[in-house]
Amino acid sequence: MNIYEKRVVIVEDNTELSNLYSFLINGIDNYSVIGKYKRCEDLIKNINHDRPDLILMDLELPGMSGTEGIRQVKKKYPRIEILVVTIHENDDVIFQSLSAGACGYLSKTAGLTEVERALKRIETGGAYMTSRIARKVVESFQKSYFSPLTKRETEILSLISKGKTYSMIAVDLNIASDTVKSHLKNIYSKLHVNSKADAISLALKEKFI
Amino acid sequence: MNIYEKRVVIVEDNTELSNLYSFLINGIDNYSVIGKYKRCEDLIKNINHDRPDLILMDLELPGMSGTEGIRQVKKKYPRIEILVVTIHENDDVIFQSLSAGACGYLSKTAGLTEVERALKRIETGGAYMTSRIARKVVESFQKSYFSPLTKRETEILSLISKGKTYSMIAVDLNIASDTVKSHLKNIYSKLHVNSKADAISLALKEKFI
DNA sequence: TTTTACTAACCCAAATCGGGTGATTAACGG
DNA sequence: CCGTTAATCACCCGATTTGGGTTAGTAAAA
Repeated sequence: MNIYEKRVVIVEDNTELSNLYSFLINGIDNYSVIGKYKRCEDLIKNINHDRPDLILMDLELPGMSGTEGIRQVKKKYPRIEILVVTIHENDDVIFQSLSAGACGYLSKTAGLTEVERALKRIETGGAYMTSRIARKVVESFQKSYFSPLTKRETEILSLISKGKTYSMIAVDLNIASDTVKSHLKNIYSKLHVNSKADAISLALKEKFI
Repeated sequence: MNIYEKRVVIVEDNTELSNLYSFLINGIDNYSVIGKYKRCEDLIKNINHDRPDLILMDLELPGMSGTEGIRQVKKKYPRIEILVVTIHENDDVIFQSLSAGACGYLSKTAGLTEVERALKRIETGGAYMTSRIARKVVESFQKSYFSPLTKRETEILSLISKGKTYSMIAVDLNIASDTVKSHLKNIYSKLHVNSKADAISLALKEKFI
């Protein structure tokens, strides 16, 4: 193993899968598996010794959750790349692991070609995910096309969600603060709520803002 | 052209590029370019007649901005897919167009293979983007690894950003509202701000929450 | 053992918020 | 041409929230 080789650590509680990934990755040019663990705790315990460049991480693990593991690793070693392997395409899990610091999402059924492609993409500063996952990620940005709120109301609620007061918003939008209040009353009425907090959480849930 | 063919409309002010895309797309199985426009306004004017399944949209256009065009099209016709073509890999523009409703991002230098791959991905319910763009999108989810805020402070500021009052947060976290206030004071001090609004906007900008 | 994180209490004055009522203007659609 | 919606603004009221100050106990981590 030369010093330019990428050091890979696998965290996977299923021995067969772990061996399969190990076999696949060792077969790829310039990549070497230098550690295999069944738990995040063990990964973290040995991470200073292993000094991995990339971690292949299963999310369904006993003990510490995969996302918590990602968070802890990235907090201490931001430059280590983490590729998640999972059977789930559950939205919450995806966003949690991405926001925790993963830079890719691999299906457990991935073969050599896909693993190789993922590694190369990550190596060149990209992110890897299937186009189905990419679609989910993209959709998470998209606003609802059926908001009951007008443009101005959306604008104002959005500013409210940034913690601004009526008078601050009035200054921002060059209108009277009574006008802001008036919009808020309409917003509350349309959303059937009667407080900032309820309006914001409903609007966020329904992607009105 | 049979009825199963995907109807494509191109919005691109550069005639040469427009013709190139047209040529490429007409060469792909089951895709036909049925309209070419130089401005979003013209696209929208003829959209009822064209009934496109997919719009290839340049973002740098005279008149109405590309993102505004996407927004208007998706509001009236949510099922029309929109693939953005651009020279910019500017973060703001990417997120604006994705949040406006685009489902893919194509470089202006894309050749036949890439265009074909993008169309197929979109057809099967996926999203298409280069892995560099994907990386930017993924990074937009990630929190800062160097937040000055503690776990509790982050939690509280995040609830503040959802419009909750001290007393609501106190109930949520099972602590006294004076404790919430106490955390807020520490947050303000750490972030060198003295209001909710400033704390939230700084924390959002720096991805502390 | 010193620091940090989290917890909590008390005081105070200013600002904010939610609700009510009512009004004007412009624009869009049938 | 008339009704509706969107956006604007005003004034009243009382309760709540907020930001700032100060102090302090406990537990965990460095």
